[in-house]
Amino acid sequence: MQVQLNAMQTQTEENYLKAIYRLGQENTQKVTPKGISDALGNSAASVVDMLRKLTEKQLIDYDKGKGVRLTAQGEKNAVLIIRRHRLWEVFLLQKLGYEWDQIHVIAEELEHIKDDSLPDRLDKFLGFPEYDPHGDPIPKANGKVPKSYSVTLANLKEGKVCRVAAVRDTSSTFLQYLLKLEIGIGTPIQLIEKISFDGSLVISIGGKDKTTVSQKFGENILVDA
Amino acid sequence: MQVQLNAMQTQTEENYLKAIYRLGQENTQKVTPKGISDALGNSAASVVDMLRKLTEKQLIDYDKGKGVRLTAQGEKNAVLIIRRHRLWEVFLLQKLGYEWDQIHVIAEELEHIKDDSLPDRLDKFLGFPEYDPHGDPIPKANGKVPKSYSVTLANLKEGKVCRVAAVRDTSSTFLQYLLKLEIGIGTPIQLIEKISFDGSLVISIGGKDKTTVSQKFGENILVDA
DNA sequence: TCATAAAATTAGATAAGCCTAATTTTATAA
DNA sequence: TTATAAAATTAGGCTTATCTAATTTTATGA
Repeated sequence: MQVQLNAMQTQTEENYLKAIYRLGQENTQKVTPKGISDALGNSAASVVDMLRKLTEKQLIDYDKGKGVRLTAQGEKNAVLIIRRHRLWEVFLLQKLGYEWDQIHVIAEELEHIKDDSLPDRLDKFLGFPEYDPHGDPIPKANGKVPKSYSVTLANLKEGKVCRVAAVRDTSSTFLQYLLKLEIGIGTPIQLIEKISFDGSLVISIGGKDKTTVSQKFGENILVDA
Repeated sequence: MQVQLNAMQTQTEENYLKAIYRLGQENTQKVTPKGISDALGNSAASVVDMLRKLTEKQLIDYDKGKGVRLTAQGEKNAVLIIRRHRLWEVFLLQKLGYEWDQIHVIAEELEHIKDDSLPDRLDKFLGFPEYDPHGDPIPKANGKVPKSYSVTLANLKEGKVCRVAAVRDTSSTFLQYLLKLEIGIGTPIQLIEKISFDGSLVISIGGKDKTTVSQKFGENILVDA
């Protein structure tokens, strides 16, 4: 049995690659089966199966010392999936008029559409957007990923003013909460006080009255500071 | 075990529904497992499995006398899949600049994207098109299907002039042949002569020199006569 | 360092969608 | 009307992606 290096990935394989890429980016911890299992909501047994498969396809390397790592090919593939996802999100919001909190789920399906020229055509049609509606940078066709924002609202010092640049959590629960608070990409926020007891943040949104949000909330807002 | 009347269909189920709908439209014969098997390229055994499943879901009725028939619900679902397919085809051609012969395959994937409001949003975004790029009518949101063209080039009497209104075959082989002959939707064609030996057609395309095409070709061109 | 908890892995099942091969049913034509 | 061909069905398997339950390995903390 030969190894099919360039074999097309299934949707499921793509979802695993994407998850591994995200986990590798977002924390400094190594990526473990448990982490993937939690991220995807699959059993650990399923994850182990898939890791074996992706290893055979040479899309990941896995040794317990370093955890799960994407190979060069695996990373390239993951980035292009994310490119497709983010381009479709722009399309859904800008062209079809969906709300912020609705687009993620639909883009999860659209990102798997298989056609070589589709992402580039869509990119052109959309006017080569730099960021998706959640503020995440859209990888280029060549696989280059523009730097994303990394300073969170919770990182700021008291008194600082900033603008919302991106959000980490893209769940509709979180995004609907933001809508309610009238926070979007570009909204100015002042961090008035950090409550040392639990990390809660007292903020002023767009110059309006004080609001208190949780530390978890603050860690999911990326700012341009 | 209860029957899940409104259970979401899988992509595969959707493809069967679509095939059964098409076969039911295009010929006066009853729809048989063999016909479906040929249409989809699956084994007869697989077809029988799926027919059982679709019957359980009350999307089809099957008795050997009448062949396979869509139930009211099955037909409604089939029509809405076709609506999605044709809307995406318009999008791919008009907005993303794909060629005539490339869009069908991609739309086969896009048609399965599951979001209730997507077809209507897309419809609106595209300006409520009446026909897809192959000249097929786009079913309305309420499930009404505008009447499609039914007179073929091969049906015409010698000497008649018509315009191409739609094509039956949407394979890229056929569409590329049309491109080569410079035939598109709206192209005027005169039927000069029918060769009685084999049904070949001598035609003039857009007023130009005579060309001879096969009967099969003529049966795949629908005209506005 | 050693007991226990957590994580990883293996073993064995399941469901969907497909297959081939065998069998049964239905058509067709001599 | 009966032999044969075609179509339909059944039986049994395969693959992918999932699961639970059992086992093994690795960490962790007393």
